[in-house]
Amino acid sequence: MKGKLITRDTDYAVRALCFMAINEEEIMPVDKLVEELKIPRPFLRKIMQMLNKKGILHSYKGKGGGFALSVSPDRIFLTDLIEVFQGPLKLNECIFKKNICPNINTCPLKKRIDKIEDYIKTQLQSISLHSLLEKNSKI
Amino acid sequence: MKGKLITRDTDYAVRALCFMAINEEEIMPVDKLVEELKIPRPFLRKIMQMLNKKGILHSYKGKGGGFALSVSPDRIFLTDLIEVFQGPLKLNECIFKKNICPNINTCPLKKRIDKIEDYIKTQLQSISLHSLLEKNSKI
DNA sequence: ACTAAATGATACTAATATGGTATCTTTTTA
DNA sequence: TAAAAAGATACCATATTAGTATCATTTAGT
Ligand code: FES
Ligand code: FES
Repeated sequence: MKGKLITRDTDYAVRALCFMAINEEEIMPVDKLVEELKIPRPFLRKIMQMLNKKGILHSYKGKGGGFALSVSPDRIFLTDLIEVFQGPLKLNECIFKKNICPNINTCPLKKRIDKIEDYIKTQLQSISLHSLLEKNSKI
Repeated sequence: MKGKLITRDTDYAVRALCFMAINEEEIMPVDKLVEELKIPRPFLRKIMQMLNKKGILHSYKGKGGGFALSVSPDRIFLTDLIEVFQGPLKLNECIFKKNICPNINTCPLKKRIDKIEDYIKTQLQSISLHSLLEKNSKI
């Protein structure tokens, strides 16, 4: 199975944000992250811009500029990052496509898949950036 | 999020097998399934051939031929079908790719994602074709 | 034996998603 | 006013998913 719960951009975002959380130098330019984390620069730039747009980072333009966390690491959750890069977590949408499926309300499969999805959401919601740093000082 | 737990071929397989389980006419030609389920014929043929290869169906060649379940519906599970069409269920493989990630053993994120994956597997393992038919006489 | 109706095998194509580049503009500080 | 940053966008490459097309083989019935 190739379908991933967490794609590359989300992954990179986690790593970048973790690094920033550990190294509290306030303003972090992309180039420094690139150097430390070996993530392709243009890709990481796109990612950081996205996180800025979504309010997780704040950006400072011009010389000496860069990015800083605008949310505390214990308030950034994996679901948030997944939503930013992968859209709302939805692993099934009526397994028998809507137009074909007449019994979406009674279908026991739908119910069970929904239950699985709920569990996943709850779990991902409970994983904060902060909780990832605890025993993990260096990524 | 576009990543699906269940892809189209698995989905079609579920529907075809359900239909066959309900209509116990022993030998079911693909054309009949196509007619009933509105699945693209060449695609469904590929799917049925796959299920045959994997031992879930038995095929009868030649005129009057078709497919029949070779396993009882209460012994066919969603995981089985997912494995046939999507390979082994694996939703994360070291979130920070193996070559970059030094701490796969201690990483709390890995542990938590693994736990989620285990839960999903257990749940999907518990969904049998039979259990999908119970209140669901017509797909 | 012949034909029609079925599957087996396999190669090809199209659409979409993912991962990543390239380029040019704007802002800021020294 | 030049260097160092981010902003904005358009583009490209690869992989996966979804589906088609074709031809060969097997079998039942006449
Ligand atoms: S048949 Fe549509 S949700 Fe199950
Ligand atoms: S850092 Fe590799 S599994 Fe978490």
